[in-house]
Amino acid sequence: MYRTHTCGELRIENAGQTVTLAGWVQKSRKLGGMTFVDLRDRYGITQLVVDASADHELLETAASLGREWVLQVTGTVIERQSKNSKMPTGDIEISLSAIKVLNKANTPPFTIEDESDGGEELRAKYRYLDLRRNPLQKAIKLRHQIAHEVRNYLDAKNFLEIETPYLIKSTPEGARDFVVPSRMNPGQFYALPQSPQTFKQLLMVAGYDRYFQIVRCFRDEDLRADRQPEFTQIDCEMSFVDQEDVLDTFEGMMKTLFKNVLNVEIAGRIPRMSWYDAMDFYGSDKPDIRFGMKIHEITDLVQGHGFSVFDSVGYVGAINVEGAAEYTRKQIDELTEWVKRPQVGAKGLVYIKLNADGSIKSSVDKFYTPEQLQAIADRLGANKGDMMLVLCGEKRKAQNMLGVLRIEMGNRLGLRDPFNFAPLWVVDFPLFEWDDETQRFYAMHHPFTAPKPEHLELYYSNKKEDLEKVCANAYDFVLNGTELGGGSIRIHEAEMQQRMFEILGISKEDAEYKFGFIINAFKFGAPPHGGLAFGFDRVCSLFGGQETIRDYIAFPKNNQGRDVMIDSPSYIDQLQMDELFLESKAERKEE
RNA sequence: GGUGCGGUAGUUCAGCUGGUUAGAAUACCGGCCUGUCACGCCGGGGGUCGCGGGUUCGAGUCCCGUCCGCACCGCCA
Repeated sequence: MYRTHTCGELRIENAGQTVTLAGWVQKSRKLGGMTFVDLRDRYGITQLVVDASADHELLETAASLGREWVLQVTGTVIERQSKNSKMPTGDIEISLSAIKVLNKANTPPFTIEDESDGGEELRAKYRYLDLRRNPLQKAIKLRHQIAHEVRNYLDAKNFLEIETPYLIKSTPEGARDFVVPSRMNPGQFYALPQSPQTFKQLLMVAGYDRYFQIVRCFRDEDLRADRQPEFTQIDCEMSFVDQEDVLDTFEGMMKTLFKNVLNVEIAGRIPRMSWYDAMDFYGSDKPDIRFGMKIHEITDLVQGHGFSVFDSVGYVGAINVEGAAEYTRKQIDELTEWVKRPQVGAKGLVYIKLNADGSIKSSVDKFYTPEQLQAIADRLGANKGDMMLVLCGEKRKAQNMLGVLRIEMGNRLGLRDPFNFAPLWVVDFPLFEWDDETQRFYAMHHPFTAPKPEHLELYYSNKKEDLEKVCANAYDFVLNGTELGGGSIRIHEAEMQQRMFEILGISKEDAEYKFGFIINAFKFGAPPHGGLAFGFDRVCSLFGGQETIRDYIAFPKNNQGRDVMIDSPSYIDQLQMDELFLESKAERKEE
């Protein structure tokens, strides 16, 4: 037996016991004859002490220890002469009788402490050392806890966890696929799944009416702090359900996670907002509802007064920033520059201040009377001491810019506390999105999403404006301005699925080639079904109060999709390459 | 594909309008220290200033190119 206890569990009650611990040297402090060593494992840190009265060999070994050496030590638990109230084990220490060096270690390139001195790049290269650090250990443990709670909850609801294949078929609709060449089928490729979408629907056809999987998914797109080329979904599907059933089930799951993992009570029903309201009032399909500052359209109030900037656009909108009338000219100029950055894309920014003394000051005083400006304030519910910010342009674009500005002001005013959780369902998504460039419709969610039953007539219409109006029973779970999950009620009839491909401009032959298996399956008794998938990594990061998901993935990739620790992707040798791309087995035999 | 910020000791950073031998902290090594826990004190070693080119009497500093990292936009059905 390597150890009798972990480095985090011994207390004053254990005084007098002889124990054996194993772990890594966090730090050693030499004071003349005696040596203190902090021994660390994932449970905590325990102080070891070698007294000057110990025998020579022990003293010498203790004095020679380096950081991160792996030790097995035996000694007696004793009360510390001067206690350390900052450590759970701070009341005791181990007076050593034996040290066995299980392994020496090079000096690590950065300190293994809560606040490491290492930069991101270096820590990524030595990920296994970074993972020794407490914050990372906590993050990885949180991930485990959430997965565990998800399995408990869904198991109790009769869901079966079923694995689906990773080597599947490329369907170049949506994100780019990672592809894998097939040696046994020269010239042909598998694709790695962007999600198990079609397989879970086939499981519904097969009668496994409640399925889930915590599953790796792959997308060959550019990365972000919250986007990795391989990421994990909590993927779920249910048969014989309508939208209410799905929302109910997963509202329950999320509340259970909040309660059991974070001990956070989400009171009442999770609010719902239509996609149209989200766009109109928050300028985003993933509104952060931790704070108000809603967007209001004021086009009718500002046009026709001779201000050509507003008169020449389709939409003028504003947000009200409470208490911001104090903003100086310099701060407003800075804010104006901020919205003009390409990432936001506004041409300029108009402000209207409601000063504390009741006067109104704006950057458009030349064009509007105080009464006209007051009318805007009334619509926004602005009070004395507030400042309104106005942007204009094409409707959705301007709303989007106001949404970005709203989030920025929320950040600046400290309204976005990561541990204040405000979940939201966004519902009633449009089924289609028109793309001007390619002159065709795209599925806003995915091409297996069913139109709302009341929109069936529009769905079979051939007019573009009708199809733009078709809504779906599609829904997103949004937390604090981040999309954590989404799903829909699916199409379960072959004919309706054909129509979908037709609208998306996918020919019958093409649909047959890419999706023939699912169209065919739907002819054999597909039940009504629907489901959703959560971005598991994002759930973890938000529960941990972080914006980046990398800390919650043991071995993540960098911005370029590289794993700098193992240095992948990498070139393969010519033999491997030839085997895959040049020669079939038969050709090799002929040589 | 694009925008911004960054790359100087093992590490994190400072280094002004170009000008002596490129600094600090920390880590590391050696010495001293019997109650430390950010131990303390004394001493020491350690640099391809990302890479390539240019301007200049002179470049860490200015210019051009390039590579790498992070954040963001595009993209992510």
